[in-house]
Amino acid sequence: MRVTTQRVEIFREVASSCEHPDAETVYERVKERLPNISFDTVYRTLASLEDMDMIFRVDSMLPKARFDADRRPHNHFLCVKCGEVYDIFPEDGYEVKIPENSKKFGEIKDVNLQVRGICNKCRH
Amino acid sequence: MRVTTQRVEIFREVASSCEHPDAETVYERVKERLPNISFDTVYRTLASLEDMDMIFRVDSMLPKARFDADRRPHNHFLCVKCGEVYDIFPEDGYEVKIPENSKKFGEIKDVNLQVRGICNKCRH
DNA sequence: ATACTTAATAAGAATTATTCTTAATAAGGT
DNA sequence: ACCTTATTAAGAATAATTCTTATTAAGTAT
Repeated sequence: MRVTTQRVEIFREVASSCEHPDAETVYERVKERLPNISFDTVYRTLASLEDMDMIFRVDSMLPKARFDADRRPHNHFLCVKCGEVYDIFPEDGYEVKIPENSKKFGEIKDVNLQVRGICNKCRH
Repeated sequence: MRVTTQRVEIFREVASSCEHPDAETVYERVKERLPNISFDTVYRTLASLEDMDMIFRVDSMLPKARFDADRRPHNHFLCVKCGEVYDIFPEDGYEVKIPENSKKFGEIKDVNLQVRGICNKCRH
């Protein structure tokens, strides 16, 4: 895995943002520093970084994939109206409890808890 | 909301399946009974049924949306290798525990817990 | 330092899932 | 049976993402 300027910049962009940017946003921002970057490179690199567990794809139910580089355990509040994703950092000692029989389907790699609702901004 | 043949057949198709079919699968199957059904009608109707909380969209991280008409509380095991979705019906008394501070982001409508891993079939 | 090998890239075409447009159809009320 | 209007079929359009191909540059060997 070669360390290219594009990869470094794309990772830095996701890692320095707490807004769970989508591919287009990453592209627009990295383009300011690397004007020749292509859309394909952004998509390809985001996929590679995801494979390496350096970033995660946020499950947003919206057509655009969004990314998160924060590896601290946390959950997401998804606004079903505007699509905004907010980080929920659980209180100390919190742990997601999964059903006992989850493991009968296979080997568990990850658990994803998403809270959906109307965010404060959308409630006026 | 008019009760059309198409709507009835589309709902029946999702409701009678436990495989969380995608729009294309629903289209193919309903087409056997209604040969003139259009793709657009399937998409539009699935969206309407979702609005009416008669069916739900399954969060699969895959490009195709999948649907579920089972309104019993349950969770999903998603195989990250083949994309298959399995229903997890939790043992009696189980309830998803969400972080205390989830509600500070807005009004909670729904909680979604997804277990990801490699399913038994993909482990050989 | 310089050359070499090959993975990674840019550019834009292609693909996939989904949504839109428009004229025709049929549900449910009159 | 008729009328109104929501719903539909058909296919074009769009949006997000992925693929193709020739070019470039990272990391290694010289």
